[in-house]
Amino acid sequence: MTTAKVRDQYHHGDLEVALITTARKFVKKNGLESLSLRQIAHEIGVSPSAAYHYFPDRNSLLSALGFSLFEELADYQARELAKVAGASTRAARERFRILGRTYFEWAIREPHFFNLMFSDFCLIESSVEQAREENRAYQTLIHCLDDLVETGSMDKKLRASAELLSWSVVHGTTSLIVSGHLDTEDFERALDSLELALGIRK
Amino acid sequence: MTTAKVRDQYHHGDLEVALITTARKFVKKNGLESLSLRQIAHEIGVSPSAAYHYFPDRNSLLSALGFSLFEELADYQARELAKVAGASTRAARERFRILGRTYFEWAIREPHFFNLMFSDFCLIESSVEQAREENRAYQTLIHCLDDLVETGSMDKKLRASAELLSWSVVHGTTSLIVSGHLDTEDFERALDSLELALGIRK
DNA sequence: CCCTTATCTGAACAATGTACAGATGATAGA
DNA sequence: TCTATCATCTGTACATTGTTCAGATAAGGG
Repeated sequence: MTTAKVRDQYHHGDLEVALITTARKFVKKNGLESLSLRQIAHEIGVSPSAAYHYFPDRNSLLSALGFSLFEELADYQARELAKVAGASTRAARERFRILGRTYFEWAIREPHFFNLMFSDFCLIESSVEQAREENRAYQTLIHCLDDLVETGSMDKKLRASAELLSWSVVHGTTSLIVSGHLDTEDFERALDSLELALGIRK
Repeated sequence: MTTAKVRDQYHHGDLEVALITTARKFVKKNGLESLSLRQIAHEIGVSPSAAYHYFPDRNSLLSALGFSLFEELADYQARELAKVAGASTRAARERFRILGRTYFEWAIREPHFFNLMFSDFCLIESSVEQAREENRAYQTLIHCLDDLVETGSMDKKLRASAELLSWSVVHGTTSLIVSGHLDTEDFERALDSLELALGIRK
């Protein structure tokens, strides 16, 4: 409906993003299993073959969608983090928790998105280091932990692999909760005990 | 070939397990996306509709396979754990690490299995508590941590949610490594830092 | 030996992903 | 402004898929 002006034309105008946007809508509702290229094309008002001008196959569309969801998540996290500025201990702690909570809440709100993002379709092909550098949340986490060490509110001995530990706990609990192996409230419990173990909280 | 004697008969004999076994073979090789009921039936030497006498649909077969893989993993872990007996600190530490390592190695060796186990097809429908009680590895983890507290080699303060933290770290790193977000060697690093944070290692 | 019941077949249907030849129209050069 | 080129999209076609259902087959109890 939003593209009604262009819909009737022979050339859609921005079919590539329309494909991803529509795919997003379908995955959001029914997950990836039921996603159909033909349904997407029909919804947009375009022939099924049109998609093949932008994506070699169905999997590529799902990949593109998946990677765009990583961007979406990072944007959401950045927006929430922007609410807490400063490098004080209190701010750093707050940012640390927000980083985890936004990750978790995003996954709970859209479990189908989360599943796609960590499915076969979104395997990281680049080097892990490169992926980490492009990962805005990871960079924020590093700064966050550095702040906590500098303000003396975290054990220096644990700093070396604190980001690895934190990321794993947040992703691990989230994944286990989404798949039904843990309860929703276990996430805050895990965050608490992570902070305790890292010496961030007494 | 192994069932050649029965293959030619009208009645297969044990079609239900044959379906799961063959599905296992296909998923192992190509993942869940490409799994086809018809291919499975053809491989077994049976008509495509025959499967519907045992599973209402394709998803149910995948579910059954997925849950059987949890059993397989638990068996593997039990076998490895059996090699280290006793409740000494040293033994408890060893068991703690084996628990994590077997989980990780299983996933690395068969990433397609791991993906299926934590996909939409294997959502836990029962209560989380019940699932935890039936989870042999989880029970072992609890005993393991209890031993570590009793022998005085772990901070009591951290005991309360140590199993939640441990499970999350192990599952989290595994999941992130399988999906390419972390390097393989990050797993041991994470285990080290987990033991450090829990006070198991100095 | 028959009859019930579980098990499997065969044909059919709609939907899917994908390939390819051709239609369409935007755009740059004359 | 006309025209030729090129990206973009259509239409048709094909193999494959999941699923349904009426009927064939055989196993086992009376």
